[in-house]
Amino acid sequence: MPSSTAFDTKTESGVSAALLDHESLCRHFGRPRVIEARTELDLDDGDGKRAYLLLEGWAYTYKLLVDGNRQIVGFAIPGDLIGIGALRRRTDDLMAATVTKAVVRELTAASFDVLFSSSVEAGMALLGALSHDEGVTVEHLVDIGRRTATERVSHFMLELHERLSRVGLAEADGFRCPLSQPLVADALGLTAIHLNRVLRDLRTRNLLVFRTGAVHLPDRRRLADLCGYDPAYLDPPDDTGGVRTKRLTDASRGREAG
Amino acid sequence: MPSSTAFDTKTESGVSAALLDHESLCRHFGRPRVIEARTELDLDDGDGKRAYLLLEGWAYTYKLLVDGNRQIVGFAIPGDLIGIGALRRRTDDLMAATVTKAVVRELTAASFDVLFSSSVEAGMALLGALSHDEGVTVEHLVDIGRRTATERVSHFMLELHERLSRVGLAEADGFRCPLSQPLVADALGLTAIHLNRVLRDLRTRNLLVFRTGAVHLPDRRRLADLCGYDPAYLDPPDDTGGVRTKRLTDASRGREAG
DNA sequence: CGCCAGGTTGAAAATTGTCAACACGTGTGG
DNA sequence: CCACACGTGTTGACAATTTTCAACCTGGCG
Repeated sequence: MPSSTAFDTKTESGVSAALLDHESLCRHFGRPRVIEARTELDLDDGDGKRAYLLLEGWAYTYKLLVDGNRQIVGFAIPGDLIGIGALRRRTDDLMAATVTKAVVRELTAASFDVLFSSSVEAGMALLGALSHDEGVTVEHLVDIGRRTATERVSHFMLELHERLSRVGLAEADGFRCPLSQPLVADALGLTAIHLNRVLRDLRTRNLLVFRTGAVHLPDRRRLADLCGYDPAYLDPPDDTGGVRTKRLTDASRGREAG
Repeated sequence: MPSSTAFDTKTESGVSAALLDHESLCRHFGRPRVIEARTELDLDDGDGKRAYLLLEGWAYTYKLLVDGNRQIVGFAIPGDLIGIGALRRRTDDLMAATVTKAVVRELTAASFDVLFSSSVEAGMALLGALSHDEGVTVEHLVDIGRRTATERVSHFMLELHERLSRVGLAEADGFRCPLSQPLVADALGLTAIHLNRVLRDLRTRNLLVFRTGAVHLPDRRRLADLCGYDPAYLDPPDDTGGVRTKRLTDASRGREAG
């Protein structure tokens, strides 16, 4: 088994924790710890909040509703920080759990403060991670709020592909994916049943093949068209100089187009 | 008209920018500027990103979809920072606009960096604002993802009430609200028409009366029951000694309870 | 006055959820 | 070894929610 390939790659491409140097990692984070699949990650053990750096495996953050349903807020892949946002919110019922067996390093609230204060760079790195997180969450919000089920699923998978690519965990035409249909459904605000139908449809049209363990994307281009996918919201690892759109000086959209 | 009452109150209760001292505000933020109702706030003028501190009035952030629809990401009320999250994301098509006439102070990306680096406290304040923002966005996500239209509307209004209360802009049984139905609909992922019907229903049941200019909440308690509202995700202004809720020590709901 | 955005309502259509059932693979205990 | 439970994936039929289309009313404003 490769022990930390994924994370090393991540360190180079630099999205979340990548901006933290090795020393910071060793000094402020707990030692790597193996967590079984399908187990809770404690973000708040009554004593204090904590976050996790995910080195290997998949995890997710979620919220429970009174009726027993849950909404998955986001999936974490190697290199992601889990729960940094909630770290500084006193009361927050955010929860997290692993999907697969995983390797994590813990970051307590106290350590976070120390790390944050230790240098401007460290502070910026943490801020950057939080900012990145928010960007993903916002796009997720748009996904759920204003897209049809088919668009949602497509968009979601393209986004996942993009993120995985950045850490070297995807091929050009797909990626290994341990998510079950119920998990994806809870993330996208759909029933597992309805998701299943949407997946069948996409499979039939040969746009996206989701089978247990892997996702195959025969034609990303066509899929992106279908759902209006635009990867811009994900930070490019470095800089590319921005192409700007900027129409619509007016408040609302649509009307008075001509 | 009171000129800065709202913001002063906010400064005391302290949610977003409140953690910044007066001097930081003067040194790093632009001078107060009046913006007309229904006008764009430029988060990115090709030259660089910028954020805004909202002193008076209402505004919102949103994203445009290819089909011309939009998803409102969140509403900003006096004291809120607009666009801090996007400040550090190179390509991000987040946009913002005012609802009412508003007073803002600009914060350029450069000033942000300077301010952030100026002291640990300032850095923490900005991080806190971002963290708070993310919390609100996450709750918004849950709202849209796993609640019925009626629940969404109720939950949204209770949340708004809570936020406004913290800055002294709400009464116990309601608040002044300049939002139009189309705006609320775009925030909640509903059609304006369907929202209208939901509002009628809530009005009939005397749970929530939304009329242009104001929202009346005759029975917050009953409304909260209806939608499973729990204000915990909003940071208590200062510290109240946490009445932490913390049930659910267990993993996911149901399985392996023992 | 006429325009326009917002609010309101009805009726029909589309999307999505619920209920019920069955197939499959895995792991456990008899 | 087999029976059985369990989570996942799958499908059909039906019900509920939400959208679409099409009006009409209202008040502000040039």
